[in-house]
Amino acid sequence: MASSTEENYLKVLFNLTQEKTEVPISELATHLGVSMPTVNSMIKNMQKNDWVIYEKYKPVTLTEIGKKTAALIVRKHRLTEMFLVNKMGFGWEEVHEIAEQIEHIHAKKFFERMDEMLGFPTVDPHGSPIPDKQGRIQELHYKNLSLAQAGNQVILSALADSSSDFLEFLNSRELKLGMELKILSREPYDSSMTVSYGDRKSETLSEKVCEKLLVRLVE
Amino acid sequence: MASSTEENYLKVLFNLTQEKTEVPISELATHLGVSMPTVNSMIKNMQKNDWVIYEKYKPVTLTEIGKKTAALIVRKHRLTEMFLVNKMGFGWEEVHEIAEQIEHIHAKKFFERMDEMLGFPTVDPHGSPIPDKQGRIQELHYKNLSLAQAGNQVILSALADSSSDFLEFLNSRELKLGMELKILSREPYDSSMTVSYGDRKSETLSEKVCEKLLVRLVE
DNA sequence: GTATAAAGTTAGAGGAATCTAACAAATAAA
DNA sequence: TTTATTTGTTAGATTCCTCTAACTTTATAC
Repeated sequence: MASSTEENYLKVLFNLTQEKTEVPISELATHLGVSMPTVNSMIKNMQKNDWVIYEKYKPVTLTEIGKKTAALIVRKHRLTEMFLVNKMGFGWEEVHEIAEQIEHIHAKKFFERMDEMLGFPTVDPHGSPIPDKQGRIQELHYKNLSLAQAGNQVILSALADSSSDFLEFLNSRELKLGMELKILSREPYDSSMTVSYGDRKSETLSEKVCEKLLVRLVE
Repeated sequence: MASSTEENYLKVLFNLTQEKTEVPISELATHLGVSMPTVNSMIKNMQKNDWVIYEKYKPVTLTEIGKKTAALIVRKHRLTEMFLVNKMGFGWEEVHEIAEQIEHIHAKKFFERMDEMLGFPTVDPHGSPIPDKQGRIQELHYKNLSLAQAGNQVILSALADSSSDFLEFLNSRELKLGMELKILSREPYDSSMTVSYGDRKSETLSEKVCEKLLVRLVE
């Protein structure tokens, strides 16, 4: 069984391999906040446990077992976030840190009970998919808000950034998942967008913000 | 700040010093499931951190700081047990293992929210007192059922043993905290007691069981 | 009150996870 | 294509928590 440390390595690998499949040692080091030699030696151990594929000077890949193990940790993390928000009244900007710790609890029953109480949710409070008990993750094909056209109606469905800074920004604009946004215009110069939603008639969102908002089009 | 390991040492010391104030190394070793040399060296470290008082060949005592630190860990443990039972529907026999892990979470907010949701409880599901935020613990002066007299009416208020074996035994007899028991008789030969409670007209409880049941007399 | 047993200590070692310093390989720039 | 930069590796050390083996002190029994 993976130690807490190994679980963190697996989780970071899982998150980074959602885009590309291979992850360089340096990237792991920065995301984990440890030195490259530390990652190097840790990855060698994890290779022995058949969690990763690794060759000298090459980037790291997860094995199938590694992927599943990682997905089950992410499952615990996201279920926990959902529980903290929906059952304990935390804000979506507060739950990441707490879930980082609870995800390492070894008590199946605990997470199964959460799952049940939540009605078997498929996404977390930031719209990220919750892997199922087999570690399978459904691909959500949302679109970047920055790619939408003036005149489109979209539903804010997920976030590409769950940092508390960004979440607090969204709070300040009363932006929540599930909201319908109307794209009023798009400024060609800086790619900012002016949108309306809820009670807000006209809000301008920078390109940086739009790129972090994942939406689906309303037909 | 205490590591998880140190937290476990503190917690065991706290529990063992509820009876007597001094704890021999050997006792710590058995309760923690580690060897005596391990305890010996760990206790030396903890002494440096001013959590325990220790002299060669002498038993260990908690300092005031140690007591408070320990009480706050016990607080997290007992709040968690209460949460698991009252808010998540677990049985009182299932919660100890889970709480053993959750007690090491460093997220004040998380436990404060539990406390709030539970309405600031003062005892856990086994009747043990929950230390307050300052680490103060109220002395509950319950009596051992084995000391009660035939004819007494008592309220089952706490348990001197929270092992799952014992809890499952109590489940099988439908014994729950808060129940009123009538002591019908006491067998002088083996100190067993015959009692009635709830729908049960006559149940015989061995001395061993009676010693683990803490009650208060109904005036 | 000595002898035996139990409890406690010291010494030395090992695994996990981390670091820094020094070196090697791969990649990018000139 | 040689040079410089970035990335990755090796070696060696450190801290935390643990062990076993050997020894010492304290407590118990006769």
